[in-house]
Amino acid sequence: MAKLQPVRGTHDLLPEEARRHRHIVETGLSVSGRYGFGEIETPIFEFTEVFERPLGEATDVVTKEMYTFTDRGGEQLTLRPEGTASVCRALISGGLTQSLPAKFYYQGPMFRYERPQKGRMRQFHQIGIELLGAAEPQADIEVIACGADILDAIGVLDRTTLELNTLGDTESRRAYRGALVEYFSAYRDALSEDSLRRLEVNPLRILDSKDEGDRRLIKDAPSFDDHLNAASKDFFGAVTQGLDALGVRFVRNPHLVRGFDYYCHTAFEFVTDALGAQGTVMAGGRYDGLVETLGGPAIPGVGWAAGIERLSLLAEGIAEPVRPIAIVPVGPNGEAEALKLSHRLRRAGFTIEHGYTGNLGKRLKRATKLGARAAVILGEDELARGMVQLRDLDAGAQDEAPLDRIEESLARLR
RNA sequence: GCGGGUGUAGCUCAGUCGGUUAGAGCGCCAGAUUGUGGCUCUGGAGGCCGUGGGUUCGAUCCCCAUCACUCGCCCCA
Repeated sequence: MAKLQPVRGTHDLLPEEARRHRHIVETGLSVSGRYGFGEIETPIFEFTEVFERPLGEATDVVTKEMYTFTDRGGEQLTLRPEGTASVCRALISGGLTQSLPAKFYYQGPMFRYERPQKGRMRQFHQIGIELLGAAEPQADIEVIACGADILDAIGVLDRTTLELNTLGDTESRRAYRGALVEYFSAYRDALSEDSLRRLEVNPLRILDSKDEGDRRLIKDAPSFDDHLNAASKDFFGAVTQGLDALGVRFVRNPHLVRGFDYYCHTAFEFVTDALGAQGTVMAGGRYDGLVETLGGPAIPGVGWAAGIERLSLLAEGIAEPVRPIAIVPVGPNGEAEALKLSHRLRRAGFTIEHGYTGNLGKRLKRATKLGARAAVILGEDELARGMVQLRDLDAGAQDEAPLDRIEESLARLR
């Protein structure tokens, strides 16, 4: 038991959980497809620089959470900790900058060396969308609406709250950052240890502190709205109006700050209180400078990522498996016919469970356990007349039916 | 990375004030029922009591370490 365990922070997706993940991934694909997003798949590792610069040299993810290694050719590579930087790199690498706007949906594993908790793994899975090449607030609205639609389709939207904020453009953010540093620097003695560090690394983060003492200071801290320039205010106004028009409900959270350096203007999170400390289920925002940071042209972008494990924890009763039809032979002649019948029905699109051993009783028992809808029983006597027994396992009723037209009888059971 | 909690059967959990063969329910296997499931009854298999070390005549129990999970912080999906 203790001997063979998966690596800390990783886990197997056993069939039941794999089915839930697949349902989420496919729902994301089909809903985002209706918004014009097409699937993209990038490698799960990249040159380390792809993540280092865009995410921010000082962020936790870059400084201590990346799985970085040197390969046999001496290259510095990193297992992707998130998806946006890779997609932007692919946009540049693939010459897709010529056909903007570009809209991508992705899904797959991400890697961060963190201390595991419920809803927080070292290898976890995300779905995400990125809309590149549109600087208009309509893009932000569409991206958020698409996310809300996916959450709704999975059945978790009503258990989340959309929190929305603006980080303004570069000018506004620089001004606000300066004002915050000035304000909090006057209270260095009162700030928590964590926030003193934030003062150096990312002052905006102090606003989100849970420390009591910090919170008292935050109440009187300068407000972002006072430092937003006209363009930033207009942009945010357009986004909120658009969401209102679409009926996408949100609450303004002026303390919402995104983790990575590349964000600007719109920042949002769909949060829940059902998952303990890991309450963020889907998060994203606008990142106009990212593509340029990677060495490409100045292409604006907006997108989000959602944690599949967290969505799966929140979603209940999704993805019931298809109920099979059990094929149950009796006697050696039955065995031979059952093999052929299973094959024939599978090729005709039926889901077939074909037990390998046991008498009639055993096989029916197993069929019931597997949730079979019906059983086709092939007995010697009936086969001699070209017939089989078709048993409805829900109703407990049973009838004879011709073997060569059994598909018709089964179709009626659906 | 920091602080707390928990590790006993496949699952959920009892239990031993340190004492020789460690229990229950569910699940699993088999039989009652060699051509009829779900219900019921009977029987059975399955545990280095997470791992390593220490204390002790003796440790699943006490101590230390370690690993894993978990809660909060940090951070984030």
